[in-house]
Amino acid sequence: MVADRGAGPQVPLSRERVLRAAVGVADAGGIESLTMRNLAVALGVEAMSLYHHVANKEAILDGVVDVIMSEIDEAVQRTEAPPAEDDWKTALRMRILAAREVLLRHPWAPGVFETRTTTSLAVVRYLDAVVGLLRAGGFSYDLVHHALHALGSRALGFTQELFEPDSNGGGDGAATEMLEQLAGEFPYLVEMMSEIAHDDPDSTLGWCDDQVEFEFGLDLILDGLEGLRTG
Amino acid sequence: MVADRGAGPQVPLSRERVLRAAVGVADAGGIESLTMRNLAVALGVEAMSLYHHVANKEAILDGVVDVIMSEIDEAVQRTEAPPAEDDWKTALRMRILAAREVLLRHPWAPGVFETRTTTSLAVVRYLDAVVGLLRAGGFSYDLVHHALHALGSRALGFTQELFEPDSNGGGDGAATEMLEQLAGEFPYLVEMMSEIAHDDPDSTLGWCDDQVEFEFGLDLILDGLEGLRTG
DNA sequence: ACCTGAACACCGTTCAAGT
DNA sequence: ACCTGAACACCGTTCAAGT
Repeated sequence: MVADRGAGPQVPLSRERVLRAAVGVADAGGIESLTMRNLAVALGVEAMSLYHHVANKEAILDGVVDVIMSEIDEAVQRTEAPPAEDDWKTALRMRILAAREVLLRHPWAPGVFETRTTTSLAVVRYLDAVVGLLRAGGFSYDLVHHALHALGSRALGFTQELFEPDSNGGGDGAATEMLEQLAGEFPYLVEMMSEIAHDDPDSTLGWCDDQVEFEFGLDLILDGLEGLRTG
Repeated sequence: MVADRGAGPQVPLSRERVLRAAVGVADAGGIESLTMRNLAVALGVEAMSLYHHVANKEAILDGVVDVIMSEIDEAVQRTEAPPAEDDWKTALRMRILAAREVLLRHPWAPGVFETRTTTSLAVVRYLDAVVGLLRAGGFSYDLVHHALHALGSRALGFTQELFEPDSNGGGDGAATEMLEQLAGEFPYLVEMMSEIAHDDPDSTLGWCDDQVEFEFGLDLILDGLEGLRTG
């Protein structure tokens, strides 16, 4: 993320370098820190120099998606999944979880994916591979199509949760007290949380393992699709 | 959306009026048109006057979520769903589809929901009702918890698609030609699209009915949950 | 050809001043 | 008390000028 500070025009600027630096800036300071001026200083250059290699900021965000997608492609490549002909479910599951691992390293990336209006060719390529995988698994094109919609962003390893990734693992007394106050207004949620915390004494309030929950939802969909495929 | 142009301080400003106007501005011009200055002119007032009724723009976005949620609550109220004790699936399904109808009237709203870091109390209230509904349907709290995560934003009626809502219903020759060019790089997707278009000659390329696909994914999850409930 | 500095048209927001 | 105008610190971006 520090990039070649002071390196100046030693290594000439390029679209490639700009995009990689953009990913680095977002990784280090979050997506709101990715401004043209910020990106320029990370590259040891003036903000206006960027415009010689990318059309504008939108183009940078488009390019950033491509960088992340190529990282996902590499991760998928390293995966030792069974051929889809033998076990489409495991093959797809491993692909999606590999993609998810990459996105967990770039937590700001899903938000950027969502803002892109024209879908990146790299994403289309990824989905084409998913379609091929499902076809090899014996799906009709009609069911493949439904499957893509049912998976939505889950095909790339992320979902939109309605609660933030509540890293309130502390389970301190203040939170518990607040919970009791809230019990009047949200009786079911509070009871649910207390019962789950009781079942799993290790996690007092940090009762949401995102990975476990992601896989639960994913398997629910994959199992449902398998039922429709064979049914 | 025009609001009381020129009404000036006739009707005094209030948090309520500010938030309702904000929804109107976003409905009319998209979320990027919702700026403090724009909102002010819609209210016939100076931009700085807004700060007497809301802390800042973040507070406006928080409030906008509450306005949308109350609209959803009203829509849910009008729904004639069966009691969850009799048929939890239909009850939840109708609730979610009612929420979705509201969000379809405010297409920018899901994007705002996603940016809120602290979850709105109105959303929590909504989810509490969902939990109560599932409990009445015979779910264990453990399964309810999994269900909330599996549904994610689908509980509120929206999903993140990887393709934009491709309103390219025209099916004009240019698109078809481009498709053939793309067939080399995306063989499976292109074959899928052409086969589906063939199955359903009415929709040449506008082969994605978002509502149908949303319900397909929703039912896949709801059916899966029903299996786990009774299994 | 690539990079730069100053400038422009926007943001959200602060502050002191009006009534 | 509520509203205002000018100003500030940021954006992305244009343009003419440097090398």
